[in-house]
Parts: sequence; structure tokens; C-alpha cells
Amino acid sequence: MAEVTLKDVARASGCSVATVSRVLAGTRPVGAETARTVREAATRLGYRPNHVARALRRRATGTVGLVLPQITNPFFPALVRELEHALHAAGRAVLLADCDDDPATEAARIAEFLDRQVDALVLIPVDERLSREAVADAARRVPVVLLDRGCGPGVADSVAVDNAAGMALVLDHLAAAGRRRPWFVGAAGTTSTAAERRAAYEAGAAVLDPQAPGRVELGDFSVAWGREAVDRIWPSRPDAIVCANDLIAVGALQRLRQLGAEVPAEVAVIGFDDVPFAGLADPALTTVRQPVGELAAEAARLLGERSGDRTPDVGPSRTVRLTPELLVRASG
Amino acid sequence: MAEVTLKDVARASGCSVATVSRVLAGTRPVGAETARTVREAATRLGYRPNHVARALRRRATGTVGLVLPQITNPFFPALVRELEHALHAAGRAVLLADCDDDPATEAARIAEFLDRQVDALVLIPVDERLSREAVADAARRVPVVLLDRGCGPGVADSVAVDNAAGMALVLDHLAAAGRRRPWFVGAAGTTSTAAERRAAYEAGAAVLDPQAPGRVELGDFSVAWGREAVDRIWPSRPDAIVCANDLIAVGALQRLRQLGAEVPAEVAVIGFDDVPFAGLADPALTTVRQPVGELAAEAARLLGERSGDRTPDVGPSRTVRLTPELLVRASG
DNA sequence: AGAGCGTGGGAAATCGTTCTCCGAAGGGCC
DNA sequence: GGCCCTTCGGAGAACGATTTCCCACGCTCT
Repeated sequence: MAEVTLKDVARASGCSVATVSRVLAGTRPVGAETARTVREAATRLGYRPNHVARALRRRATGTVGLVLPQITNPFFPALVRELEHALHAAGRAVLLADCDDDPATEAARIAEFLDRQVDALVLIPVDERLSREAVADAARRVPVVLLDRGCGPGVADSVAVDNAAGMALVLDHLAAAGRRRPWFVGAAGTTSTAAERRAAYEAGAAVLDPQAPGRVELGDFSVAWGREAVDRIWPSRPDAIVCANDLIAVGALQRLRQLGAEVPAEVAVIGFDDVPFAGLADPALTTVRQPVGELAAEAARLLGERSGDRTPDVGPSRTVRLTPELLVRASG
Repeated sequence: MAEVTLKDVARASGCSVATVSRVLAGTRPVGAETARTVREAATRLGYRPNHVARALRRRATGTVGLVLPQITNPFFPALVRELEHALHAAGRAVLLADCDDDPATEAARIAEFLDRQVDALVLIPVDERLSREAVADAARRVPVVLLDRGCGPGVADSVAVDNAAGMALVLDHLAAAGRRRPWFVGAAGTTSTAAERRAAYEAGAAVLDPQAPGRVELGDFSVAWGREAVDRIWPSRPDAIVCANDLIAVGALQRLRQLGAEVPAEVAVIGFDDVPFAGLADPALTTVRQPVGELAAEAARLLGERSGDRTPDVGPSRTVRLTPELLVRASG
């Protein structure tokens, strides 16, 4: 029941630890007969390599730290799932930290993971500016990939959806449907997604109406804000409400229903992200689907390429932007 | 930039590694003057202990593995968040594995975590029967806590909500509201939650109507099944639909609306779990709230008590059942 | 004064791998 | 036959912390 070590296998198979290690790790050719004996002894004793000892020696734990703002944000679970699968497929285990949307906590958790000798970090930064320093520090020590949200240019490798392209899809769709009086309900926060989606709306909305780019209300990424925003803009009778994410859109939908507005006849409501309950809203929410699986796969791929870099700062940081897809459902 | 080790601090402070270790770990009293020198040198050099080396020597990684069926199940993110916080507060890091609702994958992930020398495991078993063997094996090696779902008696420590009490709250509420023709829409699967909630309904529904305990439809824990179940039972005009979880309830709500049924006037719909979008449904879902924070805290506490057990099997396994709360909203 | 004890500190073993040297044996080539 | 090159295997040094001995010193008690 006690742990079986290399030494035990060596003793049982009558050769040295070095040889056993070589056979089991396959790092150097070993005589066929010896190899057979060793392997037989290993399975007979039920040998399982000790990852801690291996990590100490190899100076690599096979572990990746994932720090995210809030796992309860409904967009993240699917992303975490795909990322976990992708990293597991690459033989790496995932350490998880939820930093409660607080940049200071985020910095602390990143530091703790570095102390734990993670081989790399995947970060969904809390804030574009406030997270930057901690992220940059981390990137100096291990490979870092920023996921979903950015952190300023050149700080680390980054994988995210092309928010501008997503917003363009929305505006094209609204244009094709003849909508001409859109409002944008966004978030004032300083996450890169909030800023990019808003900027893309402002850049593209003029196609519908020269006045449209100015019709913007900013709050936060929440259902409550979606409700409140409707109260503010409904008096001006928009024919479309473009929301910076699905939470806002669901809130807007709720309030519009209470106000007796017809969706989508009177006003279209469009979300962003395609969170699980977007399709459950009534009417089902038209939204921009993020390619979650591809985002995760791409993040894992970038890490894989950087792995082995003992000294980071090799080459410039890379940015991957994936194209989203418009999911036209009932709300507009 | 290279890693600063104990040896470096020893050299810089003019004493031995042993002394430095003692000062920094506080394992044995050390002369005041020496201690000051050592501490000064440590901070000056920016010494950070290497957790891997420490883990090898101490035979404890300070790491807990969390294996769950599907992080995308909307009930889990909040639980994961609370658990992560509780374990972090206890100084332990969380390794996460999502096993895709598959018992074989679950067994593999558990084994991998054991290979990685986790100090303990928190498991949300996929299936009451099919997960048992892997769980029992794991419990023989490290402390294990089962969370939310059980795995048969005596296999490991277990923390879950009192499903029977929750269902009793629901039935009491319906009785008080004068509902007399309830149906139960549950899950046929072999998770402990599915079985317990169903059993509790069957045991308690007779108070409303002697026929009620027999009015049960079983499918799975999904929105789609909720919709389908309504099609089956609506012809018999129930005045309440008790659902085994919120997903089913949301599906039921949707279909009832399509059929033109008035909720809650004609029929009440009750969920279970209080997932994030339960309050977002229309009408807002009346449901049983699980004390997620307490569940997580209790799991962490049990692990804390078992930690230090080099040989598990000390004492019998303990079961903690926490009392849920009925959240009366608009749906019934 | 000598035995006994408590205190502060160092040397070195240890945890379980990996990996670098080395040495021995065997084979081909001139 | 001597030389070199390849192949196989072992001994032992890392990796970086913890911990067990053990020693030296100074004090107290008899």
C-alpha cells in the first residue's frame, strides 16, 4: 500500500534506477530483454510515477493556472470547460482561481500560481488597465495567454473574438431588416470587450442613420442595467436595441415586455455572447455566438508553442481574433 | 532573475540552509539576531519558497482536486466559486476537471489527480452507482468529500442539501395555496439527487391528494424534457407542476406559455436549485434555494478535519445535510 | 568541580525523479 | 591486431526544501 518508487522497481527487476527510468520514460534506447523485465516488474508492483519529484527535477509541473474574474458570469463556464478539455488533451492540469472581479485579488492569485510553479497561465483579465501590471509581471516569468479580454497591446499573447466583426454582423442584419433607429446599451467598465463593442457600434451605426452612433447608453454588464436602460431609451422609441452582452439584452427584453412593447415587431433586441439562457428567453434572443471551442483550442495551441521557452520575451506577442457568428432567433 | 533558493539566502546571510529554513518556516526557535539577518536577506533577495520541492519533502502538495460532471450545468458555477474561495482560504489550491458526464472519464480524471499527489478530492459524482468504485478507490488513498450528490452509503464523507426537506417545503407551500392536483416531473437518471427528490415527492404528495404520489413523469434534467413533459401531462390539467430542478421547470414554463396556460393562476410551476436564471424566467420561478456557500464551507471544513490523516479509513464516513429554503416568486 | 540540561546552530540525509558522466562490451575497418 | 565507434547499463549528482542528528556553549544544581 505504501508508494512504489523507481527504486522498488529497480530492486525487483534487478537493475538500476537509471535504467528503470529510461525504460519507463523512453528517454534512451534500452536492451529489449531488460526493458521487458523492467516493464513487467513495474506493472506487477503497480508503479505510478511521482509527479512532484518529476516536476522538481524537470523544473516543469505540467500545470497551467487559470485565473478568471467570476466563474458565475454565465459566459465563462463553457469557456472553462473547453479550455480544460483542450489543456487536458495536451497533458496539462488546470489550477483554477476565481478572483471575484477584483484586480488586487487577481494579482494575488497570479502570484500564488507563480509560486506554485505553474508552467503557464491563462488569464481572463478583470480590467484592461488595472490588470496590466500583474499580467505583465507574470508574462516575464512564464508564457501567458489572455483569453476573451485583452490588456493593452504587447503585454502577452491574446485570443479573443473579433468584437468589431461581431458588431458589424449585427448592424448588417439590422440594416437588412430595415431598422433605422437603433440604440446601443453597453457597459462603461474598462474591460476590453466593453470598449471594443461600443467602438464598433459607434463606427458602424451611421450606415443605418447618421444619428445612430450617438445613441449610446452605458452602464454595466448586468440584467438590472438592461432593465434600467430600457426605461431611459424607450421614450425615444428605438426600433432596435443593440446590447453589449446577453445579460443586458435579457434585462431589456424583460422590461420591454412589462412595458407592453412588441418584440420584435416594434423593436428588435440583439445580444452578444450566446450564453446558455439566451435561447431560453422569450422571445428567444438573437445574439452573436462566440466560437468558444475554437477560442479555447487556440489558447491551448499558443501555450503549446510557447512551452519550452525558458526565457519568455521570445518574439513579439501574438494576437488571435476569431470570427463570431450571428444567431438569428426570435428577438430581432 | 534566476530563482533564489534557500542556499542563496543562506550564503547571503552567512548561515546554513537549515537555519534559514527554520527562520522562514518558524519550525524551531532561532536566535533573534540571526533571525533578523536571515529575514532581511530573504526579502532583499526576493526569496520565494519553491512549492514543488516543499511538496516532495513534506509529502503534501497543498492541492485539492475537484472533479465534476459538467461545469456548464448552471447549478455548478456558483458551487465551484464558493468551494474555490473556501479552499483558498484554507491555503489549498484547486485542480479542476470536467468529466463530461461520463463515469469512465470521471474515473480517469480521479486517477490522474491521485497521480499528481493531490492531498484530497472533492467530487460531484456523475452517477450514484457507476461512480462508486472509482470513488471508493480514491477514498482509500486520500480524504474524499462528495458534494451535492451522493454515491451510496459509507463510501466517503458527503455534503449535500436535504432534498427531502426541500421537497417537503414545496409540498407544504402548495398545500397552503390550496393546490390539490400536482404532478411531478423528474429525472430517470441514477444520480442521488434525482432519486431523493422523486422519493420525497412520492412520500409527501399524498397530503394533497391520495392520487398525487402516482402522478410522476421521469425524463432527464433538461429544458427540453420540461417542455416535453408538459405535453404529456397538460391534458390531465394539473394545478401544480413540481420539477426536480430548474432546467425542467424553465422548459415547463415555456411550453405552458405556448399552450396559453396561465401561470400561476391555472397551474403553479416549482423548480429546485435556484440557478441564476430562475429569477429571470417569466414568470419568475418559485424554487428551492440550495445554501451553496454553506455547502462549500462544510465540504472545506470536512476536508480540513481529515487532513493529516496519512491513512484514511479513520472513523466512519460522515454525512452532512443542509437545510434548503423555499424561494417564493411569481410562478406558484 | 562535574554532571546535567537547555539552547542555538550546522552537516547531511531525505523525498523520487531525471540526467550526466563513465565504463564495459561488441563490432567494423584498416 | 589495434583503434574507434556504437550500444547498454550503472553510479551518483542534481532539483530545493525539510528534518534528523549531533555538537558546542553556557548555565544550574549538587
